[in-house]
Amino acid sequence: MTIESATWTAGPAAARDVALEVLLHGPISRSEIARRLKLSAGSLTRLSTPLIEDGLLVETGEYQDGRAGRPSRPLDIKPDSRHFLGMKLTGESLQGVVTDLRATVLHSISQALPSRAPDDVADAIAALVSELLEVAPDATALGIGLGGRIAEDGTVRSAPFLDWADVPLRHMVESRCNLPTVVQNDVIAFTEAEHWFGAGRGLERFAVVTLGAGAGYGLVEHDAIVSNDDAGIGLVGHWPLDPLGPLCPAGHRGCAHSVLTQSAIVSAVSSGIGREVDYAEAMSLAEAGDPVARRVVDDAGLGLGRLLAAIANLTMPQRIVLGGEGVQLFDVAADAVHAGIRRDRDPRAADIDLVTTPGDDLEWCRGAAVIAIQTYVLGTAV
Amino acid sequence: MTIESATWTAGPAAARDVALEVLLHGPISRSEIARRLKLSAGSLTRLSTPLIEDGLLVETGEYQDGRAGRPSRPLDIKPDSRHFLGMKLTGESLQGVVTDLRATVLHSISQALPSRAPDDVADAIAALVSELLEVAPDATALGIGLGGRIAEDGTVRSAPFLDWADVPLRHMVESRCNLPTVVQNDVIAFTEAEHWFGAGRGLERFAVVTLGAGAGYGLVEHDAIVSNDDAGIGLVGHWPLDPLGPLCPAGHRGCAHSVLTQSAIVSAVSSGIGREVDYAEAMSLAEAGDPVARRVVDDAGLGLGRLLAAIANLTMPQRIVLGGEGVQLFDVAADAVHAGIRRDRDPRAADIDLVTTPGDDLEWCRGAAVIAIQTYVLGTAV
DNA sequence: ACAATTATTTCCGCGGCAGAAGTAATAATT
DNA sequence: AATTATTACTTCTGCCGCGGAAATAATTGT
Repeated sequence: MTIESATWTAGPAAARDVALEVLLHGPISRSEIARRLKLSAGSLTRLSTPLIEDGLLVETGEYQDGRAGRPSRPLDIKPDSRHFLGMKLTGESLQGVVTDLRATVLHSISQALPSRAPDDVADAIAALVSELLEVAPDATALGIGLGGRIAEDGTVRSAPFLDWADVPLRHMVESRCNLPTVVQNDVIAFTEAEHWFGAGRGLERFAVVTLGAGAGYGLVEHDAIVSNDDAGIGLVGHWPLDPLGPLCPAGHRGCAHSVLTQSAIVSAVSSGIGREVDYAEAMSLAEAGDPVARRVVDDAGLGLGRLLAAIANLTMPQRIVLGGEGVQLFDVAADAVHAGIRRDRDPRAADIDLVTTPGDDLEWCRGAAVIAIQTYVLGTAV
Repeated sequence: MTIESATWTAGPAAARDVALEVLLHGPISRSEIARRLKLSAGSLTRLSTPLIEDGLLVETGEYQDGRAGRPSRPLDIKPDSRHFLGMKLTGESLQGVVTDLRATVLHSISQALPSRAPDDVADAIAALVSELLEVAPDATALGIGLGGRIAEDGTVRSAPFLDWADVPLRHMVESRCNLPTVVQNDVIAFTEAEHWFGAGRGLERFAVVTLGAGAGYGLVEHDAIVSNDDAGIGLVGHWPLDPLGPLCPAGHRGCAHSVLTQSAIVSAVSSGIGREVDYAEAMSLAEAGDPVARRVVDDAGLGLGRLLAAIANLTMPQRIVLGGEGVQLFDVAADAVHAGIRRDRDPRAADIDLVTTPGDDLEWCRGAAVIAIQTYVLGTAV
């Protein structure tokens, strides 16, 4: 890959490890890094000095924690020393962001997709990249996230929303933009973003469930994401949660897709009360006590709770992160969710640590940017 | 730990990695090891020579695979260069084995437990150790497996079958036997045995389901076992598989415990046909087409299939290993198992690679021995 | 002020790595 | 039957980069 040649840290491989440690756990003192990486204190001086001179790391203010001894001088990443682009590609639109090294969103643009033809999409991506490069001319790399199965080389194996099969998207974009590019499944990207810079930061085991147009699932074990060839087809999407639930388009009764997704909730509430409502209104109605909306939302919450219980039972996460545009469901149906958890979880087991993300529409772009950051920082694709 | 001091390989840490690579993947050529460990060919000569001189490794016969070039001289572990003891402790009995470095069982003894009092059990273990040491006086370490929650320091936090809480078993045994000892949960031990020397050898992701007195579950991701503080209480044991199933002692309807365990199947068949049968007979009846036994077994198979589907959906294993004394269920109810899988698994997903172990009663002892081997070889507890 | 503690820097020695060159043993090619 | 290509392994050299010791620095506690 082109992206590998530009190593972000000169010198020995251990310097890269130090920078990574600071990126992921900083601000952090040299001595603490030495302990974590099992290096001597002397090595840490040797390794960190050039990184500071290069402007990648900075010494933050002193840190006294009341203990005896010389105070440590914690190191931190200079987040704006590098910039990255992240994009979310759906069947209808394209949204892009500029982020810093810690995936903080600095700027965002969105535009409709002219068509779903691969070449048109690649052109649209290139146009958006140009716009973003005006804001951040120094951007290091671009990450693109989309729903579907992605091969290692950045080829889109299948993407139902776009009606794509075997589209060499990375190659198409790189030849148009001259910017190192990575393509990744959107849920994997989202999970990695939570892993490095979000609610999963510092955890070695956690799961992610996203609610929105579909139901997504991501898993991190031993500080690394778990995925196989099936990752990206949304395996949990058609999992039967409710034997008496509604039918999904694929013919499954009460599967996650037919119970948890925004469209499922919207259509169930709409048909129940006899007029069209959107997701936000469905949630409001449920909160206000409308019996039909309440029942639909509680059914979804119960199903979600059972899904969370299954995840907790089988993957032993330290935390489960709930994200996506439909994350509001968790707050509105919290009681039903917990009822679902109680139903399928051993009472002796520890409580599940549940955390929600804001659920805004930039989360997916941020995830894509994180894939670019990881590829740049680790010198290898995820 | 005492066990750490006796490092099995002298010299640099890389020598340990080489020996481990051979233990887990041997016979394997030097050049292949160099590729896997990202070392130069020269380093491999330097590292492997002393290991061969020490008698830990041996050159096996040449290996031509038809390719051009000089044939490789694969290295392998001398399995009988070390011996280990493994024990399985239940509420009623104690069973012990002698194994070699690859966990091949060389000898086994079993005896009834005089009482469940911790001191009596420790005495019984010490007696069995003495017997096993007559067969293998050079035994390196002892591993003990039992159902329950075990702390890192080898203290049994809780063991329902023994009615134990906070019993410092490792300390008690070491003070009696003068042999480095490790204590571990039986399902974790079984999983590690499959991981290093069984059906999970060479895989980086797989799950284990054991059937017997209880239902056990183990998970390996990224080539390492996944466990948390709840590991050992049998989290999947009370998972509701069948909303209309029988009640388990803890009051759950249709939970894994009440559907899949040997006692559940035996009692359901016995009460159904009006006479007492044992597990083997229940299976024979089902195979012979007895309607009552058939239905009980198929219900269990269906529940097992749904459990396997859930595991596959959420943990993305390359394989699921079925073990334990009740593994026969899988063969007798194979059709029902696959029906259960189809019910809860996305049809687009890849087929699950299912493998069964022999299901003999030495498997658990072998697992315990593997924990001892790992602790010795890695120089640290799992 | 002095001891104790912790963080960081400086510097030396050397273990252990990669890389190059050489040797060995095969298959494919002529 | 040579010759060439390929792969495996060994030997040797240079030197990178680590640990460890000692010095320096900056605190808290007495």
